Amino acid sequence: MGRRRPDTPTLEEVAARAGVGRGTVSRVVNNAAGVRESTRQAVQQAIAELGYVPNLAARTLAGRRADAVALVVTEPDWRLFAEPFFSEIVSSLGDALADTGMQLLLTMVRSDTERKRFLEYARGGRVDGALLVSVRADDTLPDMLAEARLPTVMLGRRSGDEHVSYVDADNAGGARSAVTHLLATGRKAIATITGPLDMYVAQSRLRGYRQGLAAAGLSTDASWIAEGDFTEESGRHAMARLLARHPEIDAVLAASDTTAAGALRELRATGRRVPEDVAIIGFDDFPLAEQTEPRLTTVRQPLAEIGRAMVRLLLEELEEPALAWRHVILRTELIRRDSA
Amino acid sequence: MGRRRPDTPTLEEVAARAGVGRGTVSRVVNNAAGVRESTRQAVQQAIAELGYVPNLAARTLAGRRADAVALVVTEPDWRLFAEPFFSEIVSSLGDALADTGMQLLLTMVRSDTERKRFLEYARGGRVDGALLVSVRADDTLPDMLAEARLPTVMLGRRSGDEHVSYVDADNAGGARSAVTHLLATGRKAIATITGPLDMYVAQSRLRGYRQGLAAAGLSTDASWIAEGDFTEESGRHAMARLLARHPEIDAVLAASDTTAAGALRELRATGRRVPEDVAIIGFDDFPLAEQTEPRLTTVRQPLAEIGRAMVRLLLEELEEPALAWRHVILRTELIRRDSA
DNA sequence: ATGAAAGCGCTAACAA
DNA sequence: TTGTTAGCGCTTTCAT
Repeated sequence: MGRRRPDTPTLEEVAARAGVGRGTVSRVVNNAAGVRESTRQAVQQAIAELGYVPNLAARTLAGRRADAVALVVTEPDWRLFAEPFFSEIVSSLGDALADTGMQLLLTMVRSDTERKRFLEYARGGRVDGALLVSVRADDTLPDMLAEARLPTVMLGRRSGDEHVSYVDADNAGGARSAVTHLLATGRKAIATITGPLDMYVAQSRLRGYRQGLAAAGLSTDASWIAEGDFTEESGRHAMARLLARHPEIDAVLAASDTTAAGALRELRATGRRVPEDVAIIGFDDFPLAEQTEPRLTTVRQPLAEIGRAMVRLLLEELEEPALAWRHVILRTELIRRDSA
Repeated sequence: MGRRRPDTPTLEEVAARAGVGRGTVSRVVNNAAGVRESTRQAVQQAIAELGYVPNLAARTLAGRRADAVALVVTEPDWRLFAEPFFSEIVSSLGDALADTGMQLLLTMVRSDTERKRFLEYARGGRVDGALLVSVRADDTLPDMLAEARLPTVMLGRRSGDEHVSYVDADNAGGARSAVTHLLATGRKAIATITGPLDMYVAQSRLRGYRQGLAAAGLSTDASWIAEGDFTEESGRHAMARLLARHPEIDAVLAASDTTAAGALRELRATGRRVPEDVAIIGFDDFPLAEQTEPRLTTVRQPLAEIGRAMVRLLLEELEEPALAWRHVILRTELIRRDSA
């Protein structure tokens, strides 16, 4: 099997050529202070002449960081990765990491084999930290990474008492404000289509819906709630169920933008006018993506902000020993693109 | 900045605890032959008790491989990554790599900074090889990697005389067979919508279209050719242009499935019946994805096969010094899902 | 400001 | 079969 990297010049050879010691070359390479300008020049020339490239394994071994962080997508159905939501997040993490000098390594964990392989990789010290997205409620990967003392930050939490560090949007607050907005504009019969209720994010949004109604002194009836799974298909079906139960519905809070699109389609198919008859609000996961449906009022989650916050948290954990978990909840924003 | 991995037990400590030499522990960890069963047991127990995890940097430095390969997406507009085509390819590469024990690291190269960072990473020896997708014709990254003697395999080629190793589909052959099929079923006025003609893949498909016509003794007129960019939007516009020039069109060869969908939509919008009036054939880049449009005859590219071939090539280059470039052209398949 | 030297944790070649 | 040893290429004190 094995294969060795060919004829790569080493730091020592550079030192010899430049007529200096290894330490000096090291200082120049890492542009540390305390090197006379003329010396630096000489070393840099030697580096250029030899085409020297530092060996990262040696550097890591010698005690410094791996200068890389892993973005782990624990999604068994990798096709779901082909959603604007993901590319948006990946992109924003890349931006946020851009000037830290770290490599962003995207790794997919679809199976137990891959999970094991990644754990070895991470515990083996090849990354300085891990960013996790799409973590399921029963996934223990975050705990294992945390136990290995690897700085770890999740997008979203697995439950109400999550301990591992995470960044989340204020889902309950967003849903609450959406309902409040709907009530303020005169809507009276507000239903909701949730995400899969074994996911904390879906539970939170449902809770916000309930809070919004409760704040107006309204009671919550289970018949106004239909569970979906974030897909458009499920949005249509859920909408159909709700209409069958309550033809008088005049507003719907959907679990996501995609779900909202499904609901909207179903409404139109049944002859309702949107948003005149029925107002729809969904969570906008991918603000930059084009919409096939006309924009309605939306609870916007600041994805770019989320990416930035995740990186910030990770860097913090990198600096100081992780004495505590850090959590950041980002405010959502109600965007009116259309009179609802 | 710096941060050290805490209290990680080393191979030496394991050896001490198991009462054996370091070499023996190394053999057990890499399950090499030549270790008495009882010894192996003892070592493994010590490993378990100490929670030992091998330091990958040290392993790499000591001469073995990095046990990781990079999948590089050189796509400035990262949103394009949110296409079934990509997730399909990534997934298939992951599968193909599954039992090699290597980590697949997805890295995005959107800017010069990222390109530079990745180059350092790769030349630094942190990956054993690189797989490149969506490489533009004028991108020199493949050459730089090759010069660094890093095994490199591309999906597709940049030009007709590509030298760096690649795996490609037989685009010309596929287009040719599509045209031949159309002619055989009685179509006479066959137009084509191409991809961006500064991409070799688009050129190849156009060439195949011409060859198919030429084989039947038909001449090719530029007015039957409209350039698109693989998107649905461009498919619609191109179709509109073609219809304006040649209302008698009875068949279209589109550059991709997405383009075909656009053309189809435009045709329907203008009242044509598809596929009765007009037959459409596109290249199917993502056979598993759901289609919004009813399936028509398609030139199918075996994406899973392409992934497997890329990994195979990479492994070959890993084994032996790369004395030569290796190229694999995979046959496409004409799939009739609907009478055209 | 700079050189010398001591590891970092592992693999592999060589003894025993 | 197993222990010992010599590096892999770099960072980082510690002298100078």
